[in-house]
Amino acid sequence: MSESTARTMPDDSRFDILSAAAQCFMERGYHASSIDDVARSLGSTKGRVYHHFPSKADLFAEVFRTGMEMNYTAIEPYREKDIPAVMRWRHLATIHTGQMIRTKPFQRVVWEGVELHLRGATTPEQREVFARLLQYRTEYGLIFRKTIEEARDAGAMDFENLGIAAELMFMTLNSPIFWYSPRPDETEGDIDRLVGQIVTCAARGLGAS
Amino acid sequence: MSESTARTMPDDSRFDILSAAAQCFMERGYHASSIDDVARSLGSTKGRVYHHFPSKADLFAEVFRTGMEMNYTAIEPYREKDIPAVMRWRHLATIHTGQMIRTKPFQRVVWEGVELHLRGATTPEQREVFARLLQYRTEYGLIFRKTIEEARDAGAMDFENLGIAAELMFMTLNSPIFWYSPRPDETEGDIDRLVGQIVTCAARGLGAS
DNA sequence: TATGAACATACTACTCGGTATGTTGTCAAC
DNA sequence: GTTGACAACATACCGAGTAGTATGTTCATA
Repeated sequence: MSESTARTMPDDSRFDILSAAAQCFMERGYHASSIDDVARSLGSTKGRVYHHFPSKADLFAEVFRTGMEMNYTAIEPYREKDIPAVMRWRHLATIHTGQMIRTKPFQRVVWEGVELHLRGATTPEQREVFARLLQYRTEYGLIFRKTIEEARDAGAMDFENLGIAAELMFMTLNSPIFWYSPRPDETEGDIDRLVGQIVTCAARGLGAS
Repeated sequence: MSESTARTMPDDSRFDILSAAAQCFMERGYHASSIDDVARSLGSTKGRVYHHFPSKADLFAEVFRTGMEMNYTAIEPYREKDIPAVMRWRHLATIHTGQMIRTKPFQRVVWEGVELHLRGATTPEQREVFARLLQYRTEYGLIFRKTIEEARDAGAMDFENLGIAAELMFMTLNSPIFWYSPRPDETEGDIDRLVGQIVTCAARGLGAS
């Protein structure tokens, strides 16, 4: 596969659309983003987008799924690691927060997807697609939830209500999707330190010793 | 002012519109909410809304301002209280979190207002209005920010970066606007306990002793 | 009775999701 | 090397929804 042909591969074109859509949805939100906006940011027209995705909702859903898949892939090596739950949580949380920063446009779409679903997305047919994606995300959340539960049972964490604790924890870890923006001279080390502060804050909130 | 006339007072009618708008904006978001939606939820028509508010953006801005004013009024008694900063913070945080729960629709609009501004609201004229509201909110945030700074200087809190710490703190305290929903048999005591958990989590995150 | 506030009704202009159709380049078969 | 077929778009268009306006209507009050 040569360089030149790779540029015109359909899968690459598809991913370019997904990235542009993620950027648009992040910047303007779902409803305020038009397909024309996405196409324009690609230097293309609607025809290209609708050639690869049947509808705006499907495009959004695919960005959502892609974001979630990135997260699953990233935490995979640490999911079942045989170490104390607190330490496992710290690994998972660190990876997760890094994802929020490094793939922010996609993660922002995941967030908005949850919001849209909790309201009432669109057609009943679309709702089914969304429900499956939300399940996908719920399962992801359960990984973290079970880990902090295990840590509490082991006496390494201390909180009152598991559901609330998990909610607050995710809120903290996810927060960079709202306020983080990359700086020109920023290094990977800077990001790692930022992640460290966030994870430490969340750990304290969970009563980690 | 009798009961019957009070119902038809313009100020009351205006506030009814604001409340309905807050509810709609919370449920569907700004762009997905139409003026007709707001009017329909009032059992009225567009004419009523446009008689009191010049545009959709102005209506949204007024909901924003009302929400912020509620917060300022609520924390006022504790702003300058002559007690240790940590304790003052705990009071402020408790009031603030209570506001998030009890006036959720308005607070959700405040949140979306910040988001819309960070993107690029509408006309340059509207942007000026928004900028002033955002300043209003920034000043509110500074009250908390200065308090935790004072607490850290007094050795009662411990965190690395002030800006990040404030960001994470607000994220935790504000979070109920996303996941809280009232239960039928819920008492004021239940809400107070919920607030307590949230504030405790935030306090720990800030390294409060 | 007349005047204006507080709406309701009817209408316009415009955006945007979606579709139908046209165009271009590539590649395989003959 | 010509042709047919198909992928990957671009272009043109339609219909629905919606912000905003212009005008009509009611009703209290001066």
